[in-house]
Amino acid sequence: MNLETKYWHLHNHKLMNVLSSAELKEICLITNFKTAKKGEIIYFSHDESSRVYTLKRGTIKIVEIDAKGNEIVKDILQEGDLFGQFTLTDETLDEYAVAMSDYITCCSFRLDDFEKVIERNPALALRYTKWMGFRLKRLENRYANLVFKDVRSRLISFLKDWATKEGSNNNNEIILKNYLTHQDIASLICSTRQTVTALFNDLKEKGALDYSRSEIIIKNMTLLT
Amino acid sequence: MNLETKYWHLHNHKLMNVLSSAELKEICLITNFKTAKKGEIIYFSHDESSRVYTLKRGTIKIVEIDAKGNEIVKDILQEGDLFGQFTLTDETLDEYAVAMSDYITCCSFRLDDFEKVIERNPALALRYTKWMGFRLKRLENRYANLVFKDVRSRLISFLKDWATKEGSNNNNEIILKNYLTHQDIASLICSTRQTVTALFNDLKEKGALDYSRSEIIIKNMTLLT
DNA sequence: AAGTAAATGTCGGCTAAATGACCAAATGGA
DNA sequence: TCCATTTGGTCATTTAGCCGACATTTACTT
Repeated sequence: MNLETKYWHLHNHKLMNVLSSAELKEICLITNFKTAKKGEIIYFSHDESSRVYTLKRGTIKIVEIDAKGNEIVKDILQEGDLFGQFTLTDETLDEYAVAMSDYITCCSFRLDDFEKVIERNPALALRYTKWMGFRLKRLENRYANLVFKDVRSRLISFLKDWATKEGSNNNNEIILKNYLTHQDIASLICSTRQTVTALFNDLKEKGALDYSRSEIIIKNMTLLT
Repeated sequence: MNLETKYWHLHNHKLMNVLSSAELKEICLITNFKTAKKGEIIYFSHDESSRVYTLKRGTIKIVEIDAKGNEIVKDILQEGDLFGQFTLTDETLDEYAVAMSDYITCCSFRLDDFEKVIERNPALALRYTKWMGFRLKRLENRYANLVFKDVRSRLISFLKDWATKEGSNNNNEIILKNYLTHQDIASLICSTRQTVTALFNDLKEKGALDYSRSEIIIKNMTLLT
């Protein structure tokens, strides 16, 4: 298997496609692969040094656990997304990634190797910088949401976001292929399973949407309030 | 006034001190100054393009307002800190900076000019990258705090943070020069004035701290729970 | 020194939403 | 096909902490 084939996904990556083939090889040499099945925990072993990961295939969630064992889903990531430890921090949070689809593949490199490449590649640096800016922005929005809005509005803006990102339109209805349980959604919007279930049923009654375990159908955007 | 004098603070800046004098001039040419008095609102005019600011002197707070006019303090910044619009976003949040000390000075450059410099300066790029990483980390912590902890623990970890950052030690007591009102603290930890006041009095009763309007004295760290 | 504005103190009522407990339905594996 | 596990549905109870409303204290101005 030659490099170009093995690492095609780096070529297509939103961050990586500013790199020349030569530079790509450089990263490739320091690249590691990992695979995992549904439900498996993927990473954040505290012993090895900081690593950055790119998700090649599948869907994962980034989860944080507090002292009492409550979990909060920090992010849902899909093909092409980056995750991992971008800062060298001693305080190792109880944070890890869980595979949500049947088979996921990701590859990783050490943060300091990545930084070396960045240092020699300003264009990549700029891209990386912008990408971080977007992450920051998104987190800021989530934070503001949490502070300002009640659970109902959080759920609704979550659904709307989801719809614009992944919704497939079907004569006035937006269909969301659903890989999240009410529990997942709850911890994404910082609420509880029961509350989410209740809200879903309320929205269903009002004719705003319909849902099963495998999909959510938004029937009427204007009723989604 | 020559450039070297006028822009001394760029030389000392944690981000900028990797720049050569020549490169510095380049940024300087596209630099703008602003000053403001206590209480004045500094920036975020929606008409001009994205700008990055560095705070030369004083203390400011970054504030966001929601529809109902509730304000949330997103950050307290001091000399040397960077703020502004790091991403080119259309959705202009209701966000602005307010001067908290008597006289503040900051200077700014257009984001795209800044980016041009970054693109030609890998060392700066790497620094900028790391700096953003820290911002991200900090916000993540705040987010997790908000989700996991109650108001009391949020206040306490806020005080502890503050103490390690700015506390001056005085025979077993840590003194914090206080420029924040209970209202400010409340909106920093996402609570209300009344609750913060009540908690402060409770901590005072327990002998953990003492306070006036101008300072907070942490008398016993172990009682701060 | 007096007057005013801003910051703190205190309290009871109120409510969104968490919690816990239990049951029903769906899913998937053997 | 059956059984076990996961997911969803519902309700009664509890609670943290928000929200006025008002009194008191501190700081600033003239």
